[in-house]
Amino acid sequence: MATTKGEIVEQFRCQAIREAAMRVVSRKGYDHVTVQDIADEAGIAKGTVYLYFRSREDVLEKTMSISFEEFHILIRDAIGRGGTFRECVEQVVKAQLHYFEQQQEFFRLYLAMAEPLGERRLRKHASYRTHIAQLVTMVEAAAEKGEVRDAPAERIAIALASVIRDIGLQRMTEKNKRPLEADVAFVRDFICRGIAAPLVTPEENV
Amino acid sequence: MATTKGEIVEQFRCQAIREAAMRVVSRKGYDHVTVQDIADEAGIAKGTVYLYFRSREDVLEKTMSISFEEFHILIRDAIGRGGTFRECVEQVVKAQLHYFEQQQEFFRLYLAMAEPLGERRLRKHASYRTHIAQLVTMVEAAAEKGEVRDAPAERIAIALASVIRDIGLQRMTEKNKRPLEADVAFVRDFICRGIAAPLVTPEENV
Amino acid sequence: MATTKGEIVEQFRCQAIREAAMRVVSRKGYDHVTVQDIADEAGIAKGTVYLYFRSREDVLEKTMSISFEEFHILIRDAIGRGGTFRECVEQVVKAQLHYFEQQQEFFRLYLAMAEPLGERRLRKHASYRTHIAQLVTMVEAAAEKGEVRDAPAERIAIALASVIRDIGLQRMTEKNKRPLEADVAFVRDFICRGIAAPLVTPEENV
Amino acid sequence: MATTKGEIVEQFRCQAIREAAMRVVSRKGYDHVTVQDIADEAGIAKGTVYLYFRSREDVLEKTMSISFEEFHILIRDAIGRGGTFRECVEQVVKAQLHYFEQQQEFFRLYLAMAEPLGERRLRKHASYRTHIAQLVTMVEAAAEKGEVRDAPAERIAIALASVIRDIGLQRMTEKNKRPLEADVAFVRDFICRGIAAPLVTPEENV
DNA sequence: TATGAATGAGAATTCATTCAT
DNA sequence: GATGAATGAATTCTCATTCAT
Repeated sequence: MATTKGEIVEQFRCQAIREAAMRVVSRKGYDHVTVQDIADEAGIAKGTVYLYFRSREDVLEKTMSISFEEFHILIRDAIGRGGTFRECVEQVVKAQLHYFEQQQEFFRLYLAMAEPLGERRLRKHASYRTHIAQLVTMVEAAAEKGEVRDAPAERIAIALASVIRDIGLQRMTEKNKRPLEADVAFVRDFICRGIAAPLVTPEENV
Repeated sequence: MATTKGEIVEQFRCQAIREAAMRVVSRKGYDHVTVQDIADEAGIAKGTVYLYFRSREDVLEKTMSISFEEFHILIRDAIGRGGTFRECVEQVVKAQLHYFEQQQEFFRLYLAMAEPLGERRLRKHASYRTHIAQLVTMVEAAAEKGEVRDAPAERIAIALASVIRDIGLQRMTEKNKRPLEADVAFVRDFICRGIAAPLVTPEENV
Repeated sequence: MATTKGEIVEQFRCQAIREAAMRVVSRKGYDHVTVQDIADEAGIAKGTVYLYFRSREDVLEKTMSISFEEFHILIRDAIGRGGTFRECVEQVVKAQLHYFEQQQEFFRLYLAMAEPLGERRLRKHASYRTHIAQLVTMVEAAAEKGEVRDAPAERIAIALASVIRDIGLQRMTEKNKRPLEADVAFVRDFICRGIAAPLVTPEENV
Repeated sequence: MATTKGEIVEQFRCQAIREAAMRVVSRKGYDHVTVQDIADEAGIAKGTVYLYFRSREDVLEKTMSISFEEFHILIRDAIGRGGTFRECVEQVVKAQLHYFEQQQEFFRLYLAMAEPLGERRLRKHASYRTHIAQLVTMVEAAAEKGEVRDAPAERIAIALASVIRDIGLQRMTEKNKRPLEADVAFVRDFICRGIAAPLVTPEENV
């Protein structure tokens, strides 16, 4: 609408800086990234960063929230693909572990997000809560269909997210990686056999 | 025995500094703690810190490893109390969530441990790995008794630790806390129904 | 040629900082100069020093070696002007005492060079050794021509340098300075009558 | 007279501390010696140093001046032994080089003394001037006897001291030391052939 | 707009000096 | 007297932020 050419250029710049920020955060860690690092990675001057962002914190904050948007869409799609709760969980787990594998930078950002310390937490929490909210929605939908045993949906969502994250982290640290499918199946089963609705025989969970 | 009065005082001071460090780490995060913070919190001068520790890193490292030792003993005892795997898990979950509740500072330290970036990770990893190793032992013992379904013990341990941690974190952020027992039961069931050996009916999981 | 404007400015800044460093070293002594001192003297901020030099040591090291380069050229030229050994010595003595007079800061730096303690010595030694080496060359050339009596050239060079230095130092501390020529003659004669080849009568030494 | 037992003990302590200071100064250099170093070397507590000296500077200052007293006596005796100027010079050179060899700690102190920088210079100068004054006396005595050619006695004394010092320093840095006698002869000849009264033939200087 | 030089607040560490025991 | 723990000023170096070009 009112998008002038200047604004488009501005958006483009912002994105380039955020992408650079994501890469350096993933390499050096949130706390150890300097504005110079970001500028170098983006191929611009340090001062230029301040034309598009108010401060170092502003860059990192926006980098994280915008990166998370893409992630949220991915998860929303995985959930939206439908199927049984078990299939749904599998899709979510697979989408996440795969995305983590592909976008290690983002994964490190995601991990940093979970850090609950200091004021930083406040900033990060919004995106993280959104992520949990998505999972809560999924759990509640399954609960309505009787596919999930009775337990607070948020607790389940948190447990789910936490297992995926830490298995993802473990995968990242391993040299000889297990096949992605093996871990997807492990996480899916770990989650489902615990929170699935009552079963007559466990065999039907294959 | 051979402990002179001076050594006792020294131990006492060290402990006071470590406790102060734990509090400030829990408030500001590992990376943002300054030596001045620690000194202020301990009610001593900055230079005094250096009478008892070689460097800022030394304080933080020792703070973490000694706190973890206490924690490891707690978990070892919970595991050692025996019983079925289910009972064992319950004891571990209860011990952890209770300890986290009591020692919120330690809990934040424990959380910081999972941060995967930078060299810090290497330092922290030792304690974290020890913790995981304890859980692996527990899982393997249960596996031998056929109480755990077939899956890599380390994956199970990681999943277990991750769920306990994040539920603990969630509890910490909630204003109106749920009863500890409710969350202990939730986590226990979340874990056991997933990794327990095949069951005929879910009712027996009461 | 390929010197960009930025490089010229950089060179200029570096030189200004080195000159400031030289002045403060001459006032406070090598070990007592702080980065703040240098910055204040140069009329810049402390942090600016670090834009042009890696560390405090880097500033001081470069200050000394570059100052010495100029000095070495001066001495080389004095030696190269040729003539008898006696004339040659006179030229060297005169060049040094004059330079010391003009560049008191450098002279103090030169004096600091002789300090024989600690690791600093290693750093300084290179320039000092070069200076001695120049004199050795001069002495050896004269020795070949039979103008110098038989003695280790290095010993002679050291003795020569040491007399020039300390007479220069003495001149610096005196309020009513003797004429430069008087001291040049004194040093020249002190040196030559001792190491010159045998003379029949001293009168020929006018 | 009024020397109480307490005062004797005090003198003893002071001396022990000064001796310790001399050793550490010789190892680490004047500027790098800490009060703790001195206390450790003396086998006493840091605070004890302050019972006998006002400050770190006070220790070092007194250490230097008292060490010099011994040195002054040595030189006075060498001069007092009489003989021709040439013999006298030889005795002084020999005494100094020998003493430097034996008391490397003192030698390093002596070297530090010549450092002309900063306020430290003021403190050190007194002892150094005394040393020069001794040599001036010697030169003047010889001048009266016509053994020295016409030149300012102080200039001669300075030149003399400087050559001895730097040859001593050179000896200290050499691995395979030349015989002491060789350097004594070199310095003696370097000095005498230059400042000796007119000679008919140089051969008589053997 | 873009730059990057300059700034200076802040962090870790050392050490002379004090003072309670 | 003797001790050595405690102090905090001083020092080096880093980096977010500003601003003249």
